[in-house]
Amino acid sequence: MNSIRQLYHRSQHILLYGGVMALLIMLMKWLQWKYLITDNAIDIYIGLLAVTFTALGLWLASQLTKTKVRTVTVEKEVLIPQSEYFVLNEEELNRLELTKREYEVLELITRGQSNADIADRLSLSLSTIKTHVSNVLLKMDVKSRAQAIEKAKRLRITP
Amino acid sequence: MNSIRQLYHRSQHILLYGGVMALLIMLMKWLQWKYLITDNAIDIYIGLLAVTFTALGLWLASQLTKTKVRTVTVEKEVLIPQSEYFVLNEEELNRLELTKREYEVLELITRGQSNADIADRLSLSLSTIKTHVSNVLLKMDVKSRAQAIEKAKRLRITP
DNA sequence: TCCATTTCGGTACTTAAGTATGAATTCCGA
DNA sequence: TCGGAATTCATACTTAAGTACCGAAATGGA
Repeated sequence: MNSIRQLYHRSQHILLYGGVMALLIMLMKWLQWKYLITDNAIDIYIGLLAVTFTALGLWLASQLTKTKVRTVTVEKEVLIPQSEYFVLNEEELNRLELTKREYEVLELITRGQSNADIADRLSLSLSTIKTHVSNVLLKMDVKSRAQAIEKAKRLRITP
Repeated sequence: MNSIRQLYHRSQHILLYGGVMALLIMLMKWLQWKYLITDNAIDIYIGLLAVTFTALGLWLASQLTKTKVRTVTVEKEVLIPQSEYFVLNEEELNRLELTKREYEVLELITRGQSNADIADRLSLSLSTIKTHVSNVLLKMDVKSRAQAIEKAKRLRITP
């Protein structure tokens, strides 16, 4: 439907051009016999013709191509798997004021690891992990590791 | 820097056009005296001139404007809030073969609610909730509610 | 070097989570 | 309407989680 409308517009230009060209030729033929054309003025006449029709050609071309000169913005929505989509929300993370260790512990918590698992992973004692976990829960203002997981994922401070 | 290079290219075209135009005019002047031009053939000559230089104008215009005719594709990255982005993974959910109640309980678990909270919400006894939770953990093949939350969110069977 | 913060670890305790088992009731499809 | 599955609830138990309080060691800037 769009291409048909374009074709119509272009046909309009071509018809218009044909009319203008015919008029110009008639005008020049009339001028030829009435005033300008003598044997030694033929060069000027040819030059005039060339410039005129070149200008006409340029104008026609600009009319034909001006619809092509545009910026086409394509919005490309990319579906990315959730795991690869993670973008750290640093603002929220900084607000919690967690220490390095506490954040490490939080990351393991959100992976569903138990305190014993975390102790093994970080080669620390269970009581140390308990201390860290307790501090994390305090700073995150939650009452259980389950809430911590939910909040961490909701605020995107953990993958 | 880019605009300078463009200007250079356009100047090249214009110079080239000037040369071609000069050659054509010389050719036509030569033809004029040697063969074609008689008094009654002047119309044909004018028409030929018009068509030729119009074509030349069209070509020149196309050369000048062809760099403008392009499609600019802009990839727009859209940040989608996680909560609105949730799409239930029915396949994985069906694989678990959870009952209605069990799925209800799982949803509340993934919101960080304790067993007591869930019991209140669903107006059931704590022991009933414990039973449901235990069955959910069994069917999900995890050992704690924390792992259940992590797995549910990873498999996208819960918002 | 000094000092605040972080890190680590312990004990003791309370509470929540999770398991195992049994049983009564309700629901729903054949 | 019959029977298996689902739902509900209870008791008893084990284990993990979480809290409170303590102190020592390491770290890292001013």
